[in-house]
Amino acid sequence: MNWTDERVELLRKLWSEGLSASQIAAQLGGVSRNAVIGKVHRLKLSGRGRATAAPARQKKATQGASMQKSVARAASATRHVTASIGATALQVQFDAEPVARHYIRPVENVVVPISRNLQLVELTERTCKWPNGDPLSEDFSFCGNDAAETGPYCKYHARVAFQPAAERRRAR
DNA sequence: CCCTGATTCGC
DNA sequence: GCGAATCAGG
Repeated sequence: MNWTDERVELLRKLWSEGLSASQIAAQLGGVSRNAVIGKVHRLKLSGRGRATAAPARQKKATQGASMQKSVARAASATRHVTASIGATALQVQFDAEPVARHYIRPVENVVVPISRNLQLVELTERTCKWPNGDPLSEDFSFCGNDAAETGPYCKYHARVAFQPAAERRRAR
């Protein structure tokens, strides 16, 4: 995948909207979050809301300890203003929806707790992929609860999806 | 352990 | 320029 003008533009847009690098990578497709971050840096559009501060990096014991000094110098020259002003305003977004809503309708006789209501691009290998709502609707989402050791669904939805043969027979 | 962004460096 | 590997932090 190469960075076409459209893709770069979309990257700029999503980044400015406060989406995380991995989310942007998911929407762009064909690139890793690292690729997105790398591109963001090359475009010099880092530092938008404070997600992780940028203290003096240092790392690896690689060669050339030369520039380490300049870093140290810059750090001591200090200018700890660390602006954290307009940053917080951007950090809102879809994360804060009132999931509180009434309960999930009783599916069979299995009780399912509150879902995280994730969007498709937010799913990972360990999020429950149980669909909630109408796929044709804008607010369609997936359960999203932890589904680590229980396959594609969280342990609750797994019980609904994978009923033991015996239980299914009895229910019928 | 999950995630975040930041940085380095071989390609 | 690109992005995986790595680092630091939440």
